[in-house]
Amino acid sequence: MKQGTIKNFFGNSQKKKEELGESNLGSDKKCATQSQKGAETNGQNSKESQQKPDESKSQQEESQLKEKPKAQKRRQIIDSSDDEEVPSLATMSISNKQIKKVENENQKNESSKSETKSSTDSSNLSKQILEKPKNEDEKLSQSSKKAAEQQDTKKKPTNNLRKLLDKHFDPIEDAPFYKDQEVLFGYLCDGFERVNEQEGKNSKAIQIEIMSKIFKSIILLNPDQVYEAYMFCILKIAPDYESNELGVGREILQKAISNCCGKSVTQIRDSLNKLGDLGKVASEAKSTQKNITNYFQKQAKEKPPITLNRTFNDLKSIAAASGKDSTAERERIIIKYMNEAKPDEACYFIRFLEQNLKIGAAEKTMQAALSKAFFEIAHNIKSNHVYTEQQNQLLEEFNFNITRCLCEFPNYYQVIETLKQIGKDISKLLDICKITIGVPCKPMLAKPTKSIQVILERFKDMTFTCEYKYDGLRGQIHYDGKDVTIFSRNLENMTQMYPDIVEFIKKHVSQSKTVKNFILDSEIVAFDKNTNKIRPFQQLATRGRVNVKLDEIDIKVCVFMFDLIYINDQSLLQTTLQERRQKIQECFVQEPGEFCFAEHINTEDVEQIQEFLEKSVKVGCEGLMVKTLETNSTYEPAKRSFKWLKLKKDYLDSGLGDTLDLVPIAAFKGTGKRVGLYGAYLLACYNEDMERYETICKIGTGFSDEILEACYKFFQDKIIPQPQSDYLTKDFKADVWFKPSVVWEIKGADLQISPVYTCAISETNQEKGIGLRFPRLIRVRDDKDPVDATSPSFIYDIYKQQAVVANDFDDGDDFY
DNA sequence: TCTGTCTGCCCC
DNA sequence: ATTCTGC
DNA sequence: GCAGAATGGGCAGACAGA
Repeated sequence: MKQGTIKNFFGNSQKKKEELGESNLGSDKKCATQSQKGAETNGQNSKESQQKPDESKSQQEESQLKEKPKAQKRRQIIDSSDDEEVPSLATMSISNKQIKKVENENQKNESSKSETKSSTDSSNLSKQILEKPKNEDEKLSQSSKKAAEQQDTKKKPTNNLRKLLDKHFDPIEDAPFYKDQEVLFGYLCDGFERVNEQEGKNSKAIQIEIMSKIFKSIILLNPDQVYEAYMFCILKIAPDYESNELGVGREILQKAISNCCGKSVTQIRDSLNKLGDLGKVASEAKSTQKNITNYFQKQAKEKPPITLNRTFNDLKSIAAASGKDSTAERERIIIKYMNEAKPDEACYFIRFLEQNLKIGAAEKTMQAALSKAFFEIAHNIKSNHVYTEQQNQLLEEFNFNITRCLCEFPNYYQVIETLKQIGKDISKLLDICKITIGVPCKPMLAKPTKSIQVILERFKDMTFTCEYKYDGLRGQIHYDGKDVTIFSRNLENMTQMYPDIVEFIKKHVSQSKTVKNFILDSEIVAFDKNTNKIRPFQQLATRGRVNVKLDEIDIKVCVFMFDLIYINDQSLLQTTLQERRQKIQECFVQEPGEFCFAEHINTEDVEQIQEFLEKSVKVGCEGLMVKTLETNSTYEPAKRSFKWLKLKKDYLDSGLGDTLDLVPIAAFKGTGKRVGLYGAYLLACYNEDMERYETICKIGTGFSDEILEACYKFFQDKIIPQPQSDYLTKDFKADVWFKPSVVWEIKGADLQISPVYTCAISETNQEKGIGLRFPRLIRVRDDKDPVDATSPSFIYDIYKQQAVVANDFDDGDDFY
């Protein structure tokens, strides 16, 4: 059976109705009556669909006239392509819904929200439709048809869960909904469940295949909702730069779940410790609860299945809640949703709120699946098709382009809309979805490197450069000739945090005749202009985040520019670092203490690098960034996301390093794959003079699976009911406390003043102790007793020796 | 108005 | 942020 | 080597409740 163009689709849909009815009757006798009903209603719909082409063509023309903005956008796209040759999804989809999509997001939300509301309040509409006698087929009026479109999601029998794994899966036939009907959220959940089952070789490919099938169904049946579906899969409700926080964390979720299933929060916690994940807790609560409450509910009325639209809108409402009682409002939405959801649906709703799908597939996999879906539709390839060499290559190109666009221009909505338009011609995607001032580009990241030798090997036969790695906040600074926007590493708009930088740029660049606009990549660092020294990261972090006033800034910053990715309407993404660096130096003038080029040297000499590394640490940096200059040095976040290397002092295996010997005195139960074990431990140093243990950090990384389990077992007979009287803590809550029993060797990057830990508290200022930044386990030490652990005074000495702290002491300005 | 708790595709 | 693991 | 999933410290901001 063919698919992939609209003609084929409608051709299919004619055949489909009979086949579907038959197969369902045959396959599942239990549901015979239901299936029959389903099949019949099906028939209605298919007939409708058949009629649609004529009708909706005119509708389409009409609304295209109405909808100027979108029409324009589309024209841009289509203008540059030859409409005839490339069958685009736009021409494929005859649905008037697609045009409806033009409404802006807010409007759309409002309307669909109210739709969902009315539908959940009473299932009258769907009942009506379900109970409609079949002889009314032909009489279906315009209005009830509309209603069917909006609400009727029930008709298609949904007991085809395994179809997603079926070799002969058909994205149209095997989706649990019909053309133009609401996408059922359960369909996505089924997909997640199947994805989660995959392991072993080829599992990634199968995961991608499964999700691509779902995306194909949605693209073909209800293209409006591809965006929502994809966004759900990557756990977002809006692009990153439109900061849309959910405001729901573990505590609220636990409360909501307990409220929903009539258990105490303590019971929920127990359940969480047993199951390892709140999603599972919710789904288990649902399925056990079913026996009692749901039974009667079912008798009373068949609940309409939950749609993707409703799910997504609920999530948006949760994020939108603010002000007084917003927490209660969020809770209310969650509880209501959970009450109506099936176990799987509740599970994934909760997991979305936890921002973790836990199915072994995350954004990269989802994106590959989306690419595959669009590719197969554009190229008319069936699911599970074994690709030819050439098809493989084409898919790779497809995927590469999509990845690249999503990195340069992470406006998911527009990328998906554009994909619908361009069909096969993937090269057109980058014409539209390209780096744009005002839209953050995903930043290049660096990979930790253990030694200079490793760097030399990695970059042999290439020229490379070393830069200081400043300890500050990443800042991607956009200037469009008028406004300045600053984005964080995670593409969050942080402009409000830096009015001083905004002012500086406006002031200096407006005078420049050579710079019209730009995007530059930098590290923003707390800086003391008087002493010309870098200040600790911790001080930078005390800056306000929103609505910072110029005259209230007490922590001054310096911008250290290290890359330029766009200048004067021209993208530099494809140029070499050498060229980009040259451009920076041409275009920008340094202003000491405010706006500087990142310190760098170009050398391949080990000793010089070593020296440079030490110098960087001495002035308060974290270490070095090492980057190729010519070969393979373009700014391409898409190709390899960790093309740069970072070299920090604490990475180095050589030398004694600054490791600490610490004693685990408490632990926290693990979640996810660490369920049943301890996920993290509380560590303390030993104060010989005072004969007490002083806390310094928790630790949860550096354990191999084996060691993690061994540690759990080791501590089973070391558990004590209360913290010992010689444990100095600040009202610290832990799941279990231990006798001091063992010493662990711990590495960290920095020591810093801590509001919660007590290490060296009597030597600091009696209120705040010292904490360890980036702690990780190196090894278990059998040769030391707990009382031999590192002492607080030793730790305090190291703390004082740290460059940035010393800088501050020099200044006589004891910040804390 | 003050204080404590929770949250963050937080920032690192 | 760091680290480990499966592929 | 990548992608995913465990986990760290500590800050401001938002909100709930006293």
